[in-house]
Amino acid sequence: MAANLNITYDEYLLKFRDMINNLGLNNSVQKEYVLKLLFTCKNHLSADDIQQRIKKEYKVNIGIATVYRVLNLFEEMGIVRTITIKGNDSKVYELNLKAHHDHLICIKCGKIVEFVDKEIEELQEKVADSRGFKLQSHNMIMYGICKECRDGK
Amino acid sequence: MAANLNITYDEYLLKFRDMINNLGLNNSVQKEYVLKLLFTCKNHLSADDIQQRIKKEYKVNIGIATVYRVLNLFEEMGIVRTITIKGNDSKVYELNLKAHHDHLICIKCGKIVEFVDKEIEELQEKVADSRGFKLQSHNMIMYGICKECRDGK
DNA sequence: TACAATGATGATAATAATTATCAAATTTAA
DNA sequence: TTAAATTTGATAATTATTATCATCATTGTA
Repeated sequence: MAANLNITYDEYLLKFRDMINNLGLNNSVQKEYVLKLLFTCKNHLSADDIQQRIKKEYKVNIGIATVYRVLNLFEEMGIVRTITIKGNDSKVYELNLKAHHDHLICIKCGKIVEFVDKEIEELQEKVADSRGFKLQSHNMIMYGICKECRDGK
Repeated sequence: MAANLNITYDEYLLKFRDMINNLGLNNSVQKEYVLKLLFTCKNHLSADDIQQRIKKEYKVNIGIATVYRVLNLFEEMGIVRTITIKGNDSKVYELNLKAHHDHLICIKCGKIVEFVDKEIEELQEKVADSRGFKLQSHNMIMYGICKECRDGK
């Protein structure tokens, strides 16, 4: 997992509250639970995962509609990103706090490796430019078979 | 749109029938309609698009379940690929017959530009290798704003 | 501190994409 | 041509996500 940029949850939380204020929105415990879970959790989580984990780990109930609402808000705020993994039928979410990265997924065991490749990023910019596009974001998922699976377990 | 590899539909159809035979499956007019539409059509199509276009252009009815069945089969056979475009809620399909390519999408007008960049492909291979993965496929979508949209139309 | 106004939540209904079911039609092989 | 196996289409079921709306929480103000 790409390391979180050096920031503690408490520091991040303060920044988050600022953002919410500046947007003229009300904060809520629900928003902060989702934030905390995403900050803490190592996995890529679906909305459903998030609802269940909050129930389990924080012993509080959170409606599924709220989970979606908060995630969509976070996405608009730019603090979460989503990826759609081939074969899965729900989107998974992760905090964008982590440095930007792409994903390499094992089609046998589902393992997800995150990576960034500077050269690729530069080339992407170049490709977009040459087609007249101002690049804004990208989504790159590579699928393959990891060493463990190739070695038969 | 990336040019089709130099092959006519009739030639491709023969190859297709062979594949179906070798898999021990029965061919059907429905499968061939989907194949023909995908071969002919320039756009990326959803299952729904495909059902409607077949109705309109070939004047035949095809059940939506069959469309999905055929598309899933084609995907397993490796002759179609799907992409999930951010913001859309249905997958879109395209024939894999065309040379491999990735997508650059305008987030304003939805325009899709296809491209391949040899250098990026090589680097992807390298990245996967270095993480112990045997690369099998990838999915790269870049989002940006095209020249026309930036120039205010 | 109490209150009114506004915003957020949660239960649930509504949508929409996709898959499962199964009887009827089609295809294949002999 | 016929029996066996496969495929199709209508439709029901499932699943992810969004919309609705009454209730609860938060904020700013008197």
